[in-house]
Amino acid sequence: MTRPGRPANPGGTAVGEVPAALASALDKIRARGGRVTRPRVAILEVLLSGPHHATVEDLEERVRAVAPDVHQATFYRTLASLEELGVVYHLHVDHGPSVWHIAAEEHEHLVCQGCGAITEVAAEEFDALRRTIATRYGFVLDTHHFVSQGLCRACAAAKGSAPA
Amino acid sequence: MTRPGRPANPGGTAVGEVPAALASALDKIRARGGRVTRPRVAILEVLLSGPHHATVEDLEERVRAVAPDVHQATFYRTLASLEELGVVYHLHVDHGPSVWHIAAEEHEHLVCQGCGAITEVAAEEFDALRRTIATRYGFVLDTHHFVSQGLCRACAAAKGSAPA
DNA sequence: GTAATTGCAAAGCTTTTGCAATTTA
DNA sequence: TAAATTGCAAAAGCTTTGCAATTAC
Repeated sequence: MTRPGRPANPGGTAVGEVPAALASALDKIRARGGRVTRPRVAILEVLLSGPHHATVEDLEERVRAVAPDVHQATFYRTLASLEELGVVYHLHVDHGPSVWHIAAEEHEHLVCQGCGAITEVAAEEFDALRRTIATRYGFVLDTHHFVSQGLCRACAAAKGSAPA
Repeated sequence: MTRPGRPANPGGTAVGEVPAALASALDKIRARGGRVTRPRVAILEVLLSGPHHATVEDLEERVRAVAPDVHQATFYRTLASLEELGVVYHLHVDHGPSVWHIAAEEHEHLVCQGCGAITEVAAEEFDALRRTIATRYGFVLDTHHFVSQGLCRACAAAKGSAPA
């Protein structure tokens, strides 16, 4: 799931065209009395600019290109803090490490067990299921932690189990 | 097909009224050239007789009551083998250890993030979703690894987010 | 007898934690 | 300045692996 290198970022600290989303995230941090630090900004910039999903290992690689001295433990603690603030969240994908994600668009994740690809689908696709489960079992499905495993189109074809 | 017989319990070691399911599982093992060993039988008996879901830690406790010298590593290796044979399978529940399960009835799992309770729901509840996802995204959802997190009725009530 | 399986010990990988030093507000 | 955050090191939790001894077939 680690992607091949994207071009190193030129000018110093800024990662790229990181939109108002960054400002918004930083505001959230400050709003709860949190502090805006270099590691936090760097992590958010990376999460906002590159591939949407990243493990701590991915983040270490990408963040250190900009802030080389951020310690591994800081990733874990920072991400935990940012998750409490609703700025990021994580998914558990099979046996692997947690996958981190900016909390922005509402979507669900389909994780291919063949190739590891993550397909994002609109949250509404799950609405009917959510309603059914709530009605019949009184169980409130948690959208954010929803990870569905299976096989993507290509891998399904390769394994002979055609999609529908 | 499977007759709910009540086979008399022969030996002294058996854990309870473990039905034909055990024989069937053992047959599967032999059919692929696997060997029926004491640890394997003990693990299957426990999985068939008690609570449906068990971590390796749970299994250690329950199996050792019958076979005290089964090593921890054996649980991991045995379960992996049995999974390959389609006799058991495992789920990943949040941060915790894998949860093991006999591969029998077709159902999905709703894991409560509040209290950890696992609610089993009929696999058919997910059929509509499965079809939708297959049709629109070409993604084949894997029933067995389907774990949905959220809040059970009690925990949802406690947190004020009423179920539908 | 032969290959599969086990027990044991050690290591692996991801994540967490204690504490002192640093930094933000 | 006071509290939050970080770096560093060490450890914890779950799982895997190498190897020799055992066991099923």
